[in-house]
Amino acid sequence: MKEKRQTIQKGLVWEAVAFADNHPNAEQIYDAIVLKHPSISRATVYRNLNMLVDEGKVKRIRVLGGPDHFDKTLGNHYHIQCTKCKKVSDIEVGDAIGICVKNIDTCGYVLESYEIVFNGVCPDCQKKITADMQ
Amino acid sequence: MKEKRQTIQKGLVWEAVAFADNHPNAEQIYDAIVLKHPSISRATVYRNLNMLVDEGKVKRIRVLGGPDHFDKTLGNHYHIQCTKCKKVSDIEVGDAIGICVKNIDTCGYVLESYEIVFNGVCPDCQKKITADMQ
DNA sequence: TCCTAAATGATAAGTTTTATCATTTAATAG
DNA sequence: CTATTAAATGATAAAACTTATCATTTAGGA
Repeated sequence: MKEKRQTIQKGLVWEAVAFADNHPNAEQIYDAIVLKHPSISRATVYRNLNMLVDEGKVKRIRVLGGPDHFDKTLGNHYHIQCTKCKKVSDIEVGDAIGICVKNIDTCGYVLESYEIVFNGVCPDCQKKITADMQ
Repeated sequence: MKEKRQTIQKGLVWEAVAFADNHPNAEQIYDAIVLKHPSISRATVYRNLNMLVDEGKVKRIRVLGGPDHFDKTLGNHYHIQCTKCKKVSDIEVGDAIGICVKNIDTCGYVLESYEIVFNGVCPDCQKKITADMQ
């Protein structure tokens, strides 16, 4: 019962996340797969990403005001998004924030989770800005 | 030059945020205004909210996977959203997190901002859950 | 009161994602 | 090695939120 079938599409979606050097969004994953498997549907990409997230095989990165990105690295870590090119990168935070969060007053709420979304300008875009100025 | 006109619609949008006891989203603001001013357009509500945010008269609260909410309280503070009813409330965090953030390794990015989105279950929804269980 | 550009209202369209449904297909049973 | 059947797919519509477009209205100064 409750059979989960292994399809080639699901394999392709997982590979696209696992072998990406960045943290792609659904559209970028679709673009990568459609080159080798032109019949794949966007709906299938979204469906399989949701399945893989539910199964814990892929991590969803939510950002503010843009599409979700997906990450092969499963452990708890943080991300920063470039405000220029929208690229998402890993960021080193340590466990200081987790400790801070333990001490907040939740005003009667039962705290379930929190997400921190950092924004900044990536090295590539800094270079572009410097080049454009001269 | 560059005249900014005071319209009744802009006044109504500001009032709807300023006199709300919660942190309403654009749709809730529209719903509140349309009762007294039925001809107002949703586009006008969105436009004026953007203007008021740009002018610093209203604060935008971004949440993950849902519409923006708006806040009359301008100072830097944090919010928690109920995962059941989607209500947004203020939360007391202190300045501990700000201090933590100063020490992170941004991996080459120039850090511009960060937002922390807390999620939990509000007191009202906790009561409902307890009531449903018995 | 007149002028004019800013603001409005109606609506189309953009963006991201999910829902629907007929068709295909993976995996199991025979 | 088929036949079966429900899960998965592909195509597409639609939902949710927000912005863009544009003809019309209007605020506020001349």
